[in-house]
Amino acid sequence: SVSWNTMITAYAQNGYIYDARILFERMPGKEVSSWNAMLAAYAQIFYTNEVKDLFDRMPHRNLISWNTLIGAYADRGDFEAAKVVFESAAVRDVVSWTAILKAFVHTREVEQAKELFDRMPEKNLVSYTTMLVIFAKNGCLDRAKGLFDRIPQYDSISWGAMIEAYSENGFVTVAREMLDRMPHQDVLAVNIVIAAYVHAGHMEEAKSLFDLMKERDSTTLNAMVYGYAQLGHIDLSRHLFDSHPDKDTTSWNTMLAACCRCWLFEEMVEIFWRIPERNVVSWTVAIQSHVLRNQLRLAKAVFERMPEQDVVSWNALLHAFAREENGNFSMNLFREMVVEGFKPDETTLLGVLVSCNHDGLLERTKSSFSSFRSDFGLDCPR
RNA sequence: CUGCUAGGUUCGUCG
Repeated sequence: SVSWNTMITAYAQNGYIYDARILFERMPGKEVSSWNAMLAAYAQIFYTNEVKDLFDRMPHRNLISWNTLIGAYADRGDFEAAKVVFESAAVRDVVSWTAILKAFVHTREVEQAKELFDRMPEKNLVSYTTMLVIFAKNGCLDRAKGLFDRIPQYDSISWGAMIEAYSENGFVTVAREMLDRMPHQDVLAVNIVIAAYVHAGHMEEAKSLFDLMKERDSTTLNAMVYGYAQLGHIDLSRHLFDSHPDKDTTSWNTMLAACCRCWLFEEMVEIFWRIPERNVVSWTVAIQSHVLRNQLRLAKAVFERMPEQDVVSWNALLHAFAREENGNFSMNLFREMVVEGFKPDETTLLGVLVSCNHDGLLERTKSSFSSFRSDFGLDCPR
């Protein structure tokens, strides 16, 4: 039974969710942990509905089952749903509390998060780090630092989170200092600082740190590829990309987007079809390449051809038409999207409003506002 | 009695 569970997890972690499910179905004498493994497999790829369905069908549940469901909702920022589960859970522990806290990383409600954090009956390094990240991602660098200073014993994740906190709030030098003072540097921590340099456009710094690394991974390479392209040095991007031993889909997508940014559309076509496993991001970059050239019909054609869409690809198309004074078309897209079961976000909302606005449909804009609020819990975008 | 659940980095839309 243990080995069956391990197999399910292994399949899922390598992207074979379907095989994991088949294994699960054929498995004799499923235990709670087997169900949990399958729940976790779906949660990992954000198949929230499948998690919920499976959870409801479980003959028995334990703490881990409940926590997995809470985490699944929290992962998509659905605090309300997570809360309902949390409150109806028969048992809770520090993992349940931390899982629900994570919902606020997405909702950006810092004060609510802090309130929850303070109410936690028990805290550990993970919950501290989660709260630290929420602070950092919402511009509260000093509060993040304050929390960090109260941590008795660091590990590389909490230390790395603080490095990232400085990075994303513009203090790259401090981030670098923290990296140099780090007890046990790992690749991931170095990647954080590389990304910070890249973001700031400081490719010389990024490169010298890159050269110092004795161990690199795909993320390291991808960040560098992105950085060079950002400065228009597509040749350097390409050179690094070609030297990359094990490209994953993200590497290919990075190179694809790099060409897109530099308006190298012929190269894009070549790269696109060479990608071993295209995903929704690859397709959305392809859409964007047409949007940039104002080829809206082609953009739409690509959209219809892609195997599966997500909110971002819908938004890409919707915004393209919204800008082109196609208010009604955007509205139809929006309705279609909802019918298809996708949850609009604030980017969607902005697109619809933009199109209504310059179509002179001000009344419709206003009524849209209130319906967005009530139907989707969305407020006016920032 | 290291099977299943919570924390840090890279790619696409809007910013």
